[in-house]
Amino acid sequence: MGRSPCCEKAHTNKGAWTKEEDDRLIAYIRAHGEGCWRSLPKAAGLLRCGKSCRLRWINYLRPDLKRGNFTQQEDELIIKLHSLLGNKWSLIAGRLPGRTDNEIKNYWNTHIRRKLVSRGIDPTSHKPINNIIQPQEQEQEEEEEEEKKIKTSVLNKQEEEVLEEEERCPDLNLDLRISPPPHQEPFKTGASTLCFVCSTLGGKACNCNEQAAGAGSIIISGSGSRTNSGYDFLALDYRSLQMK
DNA sequence: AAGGGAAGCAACCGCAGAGAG
DNA sequence: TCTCTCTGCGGTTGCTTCCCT
Repeated sequence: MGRSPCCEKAHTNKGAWTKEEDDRLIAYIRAHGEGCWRSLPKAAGLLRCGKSCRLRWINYLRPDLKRGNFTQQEDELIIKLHSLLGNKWSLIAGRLPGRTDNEIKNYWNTHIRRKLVSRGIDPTSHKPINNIIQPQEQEQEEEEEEEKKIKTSVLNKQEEEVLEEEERCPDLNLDLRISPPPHQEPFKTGASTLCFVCSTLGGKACNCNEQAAGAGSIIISGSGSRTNSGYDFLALDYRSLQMK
């Protein structure tokens, strides 16, 4: 039977968006809010596919987007999050206010990947590139793989994912739920904090101290030491993170 | 100045998951 | 429980700009 197309391709524009199209989309969303992307183009008088409108809004037109270069701190945060989450760009973007998954994905592929390689780190595994596996280690890895197979065969998919994540980062609490934050006060260890409410990063005065304590903060220290995953210069307090 | 390659980024495509009926 | 629709995500493509020769 096949999948039905998301829109009438014959009558839709493709490629770069014009100023007029942008204006129409902005005006429509301001008046009616986000959502119903399928019907939005027709209602807004746009010859675009709903998906295209959604993408344009989310990646480019949203008023809360932070434009401009990534900061060093954002860089390191992306690397750290990528080492924990992999190519889960939307999750990573959720930790970087004002940045989109597409933007982070592009930035990763064009800048960070190269940066890691030049540091001698494999951007996929976050391990040193010249980490040659010795026969004994390989045997051990195979054993672990076998054990994992047995383990995962008796777990459902959700449990499996949580287990995998915990194995990769034992400190990461993935018991994600909407609940009062574990810390009523942001850490004050002389390190700088990232506030997810007002997007303040790098030790600047936070606009919303009270809310920030409830929204989850990332503590960024400058120790610069290395762990197995390669980066320990970000001492993240993942337990205070909450899903968007 | 012009051409070609590399880099950067916006946008598209196809798939998967969630939810409704 | 199944089917269908809609939305969101990640991978990929292709256009534009920059830089080097």
